[in-house]
Amino acid sequence: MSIVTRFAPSPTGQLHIGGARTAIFSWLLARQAGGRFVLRIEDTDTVRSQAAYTEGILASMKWLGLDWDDEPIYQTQRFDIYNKFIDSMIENGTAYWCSCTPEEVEAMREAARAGGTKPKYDGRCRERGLGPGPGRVVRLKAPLAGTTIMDDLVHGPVAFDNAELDDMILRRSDNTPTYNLAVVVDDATMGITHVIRGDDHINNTPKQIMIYNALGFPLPKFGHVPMILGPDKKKLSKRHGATAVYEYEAQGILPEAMLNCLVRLGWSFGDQEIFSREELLQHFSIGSLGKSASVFDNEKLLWLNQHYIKEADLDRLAGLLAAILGERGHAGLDAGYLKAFIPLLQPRSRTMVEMADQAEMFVADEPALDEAAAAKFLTEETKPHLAEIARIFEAADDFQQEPLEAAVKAYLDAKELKFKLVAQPLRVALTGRTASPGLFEMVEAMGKERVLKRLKRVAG
RNA sequence: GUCCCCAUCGUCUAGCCUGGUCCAGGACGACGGCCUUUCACGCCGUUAACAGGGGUUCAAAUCCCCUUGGGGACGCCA
Repeated sequence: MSIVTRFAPSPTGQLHIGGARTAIFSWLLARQAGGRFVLRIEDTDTVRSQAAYTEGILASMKWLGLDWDDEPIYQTQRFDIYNKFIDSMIENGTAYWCSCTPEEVEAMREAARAGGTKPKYDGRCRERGLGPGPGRVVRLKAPLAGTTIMDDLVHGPVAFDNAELDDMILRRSDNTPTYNLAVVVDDATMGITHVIRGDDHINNTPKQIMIYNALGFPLPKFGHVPMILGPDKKKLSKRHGATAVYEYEAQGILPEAMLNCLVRLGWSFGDQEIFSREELLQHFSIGSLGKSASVFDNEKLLWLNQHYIKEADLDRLAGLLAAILGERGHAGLDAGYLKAFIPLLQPRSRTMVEMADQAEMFVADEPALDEAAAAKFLTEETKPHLAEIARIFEAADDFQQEPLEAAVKAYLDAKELKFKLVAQPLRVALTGRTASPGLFEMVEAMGKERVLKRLKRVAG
């Protein structure tokens, strides 16, 4: 049997990294087996759902390279399907109408809590044989005794005492289906073979298994993956910083770094840290998923990102960088120039935004001069040398790193001066800063005209 | 409160299923050093963990139990 997995986001917010990781695992499981990976938008919460979020989630999926089969399914378009199945449950006696009001049910729960047991509906309408009516809901006639066992792909068998569960609502008084019912009907009718989701859904599973049984559907395999926590070990939330995938994209994180980072949270393959998409497809195994929650480490993401930046294709980086620089007012940059200095920035950038920060010194007409640096290095003692170096550069017809460096060294040797004397002054003159890539590689990348202009600006 | 899940360096983890090869390995970080014209890259090294207690066993990070801690779920949200 071919594998079919799904990712079922609720469009009440952007795709966050926890959801993204679940999606990655599902995608990997299906793709490595040549199976299908489908999307279902759980938009039944009409108050909080927004079409813009759906678009954002799909965009983040594409960014991460998680492609899906078929068109996404929207739950709001399937209400009649859900109702048809609920009706069949009423007919076969696995569900019943209930006239209890929310207030009455709440009172039952309160009483249970006071009695020290699990809050639940007491099933008083189970055998009343009620029919439809205003304000009435349909409930599952759940087994009263026994245990429901879920054989989880990552946790192994987990048993639940049926007495712990109550007769959950399947259809609300406004005729809409509840989450657990919709999920079961969807997963079953969509032919999902492996349900991969966060382990905050473990307690939903026995309820859903009861619905599968009541409907006569075969059970899929369940795999509950551990959650991602913030540095304080609490459920990841906005106060921990960026949680949405698109925010990382905006920070200049490369998708392959994000993917690599996320997949290693809860999963590992020996001591390997770096995984290409192909290696992931080759080595991923749901059986080697861990069971414990993990803390998202931004430092490791940055390390991974720098690794991928160092390996990335120049044309791609040039495109990415030009976009960021464009937003900062540097439009129409020459691609050739970008590609000349990007290699110097690659080992110095953990994100594309960091690269852009440093690229400013290459693309600005007149890079901002760090005042303290200028005062310290652009002195009466050093300026004459800078002027002389400018003359040497001007005379050079081979504007390459090596001959230029040799020429400057020859000049210094002749005067019995140390290179250190002019190194920082030259750097400040060229970039306005005290930290930068190597001097002569920058000189070559900037080109004669730009270099001379900058030297003359400070040395007259 | 009730139920469920989880538990190895600060963090991600290997090892656990199939006890001995583990005075516990790798990676990120931190710290130190090398390289060096600055900053990085790179290279080398150091730091640091089997939550606690009981068992079982010749032998336990590995198996069992309890405790503790953390997380999650208990909704006419998803």
